[in-house]
Amino acid sequence: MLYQKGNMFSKACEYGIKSMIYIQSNHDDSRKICLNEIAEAINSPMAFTAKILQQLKRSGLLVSTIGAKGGFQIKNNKPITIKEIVLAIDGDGFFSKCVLGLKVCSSANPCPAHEAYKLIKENMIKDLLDLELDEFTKNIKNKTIALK
Amino acid sequence: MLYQKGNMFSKACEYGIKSMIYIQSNHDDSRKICLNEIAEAINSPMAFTAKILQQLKRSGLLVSTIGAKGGFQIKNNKPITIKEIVLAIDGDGFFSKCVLGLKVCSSANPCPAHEAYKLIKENMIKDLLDLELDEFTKNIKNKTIALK
DNA sequence: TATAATTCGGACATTTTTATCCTAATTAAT
DNA sequence: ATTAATTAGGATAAAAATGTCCGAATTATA
Ligand code: SF4
Ligand code: SF4
Repeated sequence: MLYQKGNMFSKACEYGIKSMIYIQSNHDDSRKICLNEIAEAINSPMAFTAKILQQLKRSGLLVSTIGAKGGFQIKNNKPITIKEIVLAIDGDGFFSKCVLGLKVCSSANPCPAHEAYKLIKENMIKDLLDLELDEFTKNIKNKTIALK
Repeated sequence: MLYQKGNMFSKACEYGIKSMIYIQSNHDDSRKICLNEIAEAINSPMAFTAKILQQLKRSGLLVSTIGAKGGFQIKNNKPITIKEIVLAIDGDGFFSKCVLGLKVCSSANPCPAHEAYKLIKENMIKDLLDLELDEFTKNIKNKTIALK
């Protein structure tokens, strides 16, 4: 093995996803959720996580309040999908690029993987990326998944 | 967008896949296929491609002969799958890691994506990664896909 | 035998991604 | 008013991935 890759999403994106799941899971109108708590909860480097939260803010998924007792909240408490987070952090490469890095393929001139891969991608989006954060919340509460 | 990611496989791996497709497509018992030709054909940096070919050799997918008229060939002319190339270059992260970077999931304690993702992954492997190189050869010959 | 074509590997350089540090601004609470 | 908790963002550092350079070894062929 030459390098250790094979991650569909960047580390930044994973932290983003986990942060959002954490924030959603711990939503409480009476308080904001602060960076420190988030980074601790998902076991991520704090300053790096800060950048990611800023990006999620810029993308309109989060809002924040500054100062003591400040922190982050999901904007308007709106349902958010994994896909929105991926787009905010990694951009649309995942959705637009050829997995194999090939060129000049289309439905008219398909590569052998074309039809199969199109379906795989559609399913991946439907069954994984279109999932909303709150679908993960109960699993966090059950402890059937963990963020760190 | 924070970074430009969203590649399932590393660049090295893409070059590896394309190199292998090229070598397979241009197989001819009377000659070897040299680095220069490969890098040109797939539009990849030559010295970098050299490293990748060495790795594919070490993994037992290629053989090479040194010196003038030397070059690379697929070991024993054996059919090779995309998966074998991915494993040789990127290791098994793609097959073993959680897409979302979560922990503690299992069939008994599944995350909301568990069943769906398991299926997606199985299909991805079956329909994309288990494809053999020679399935791509005809598409190269038809020019329905291109390596650069 | 000399030359050109080629693989092989080490060292180095660049770019991208990940991570840390530090200072300023803001706000709640004392 | 002061202090502590907090976001915000710039600068920098470290690590990983990608890419380049070079010299040594090997082999076909002129
Ligand atoms: S169909 Fe084939 S060539 Fe086209 S994007 Fe998918 S893997 Fe790449
Ligand atoms: S089932 Fe969920 S937690 Fe488990 S590997 Fe898949 S995405 Fe990750």
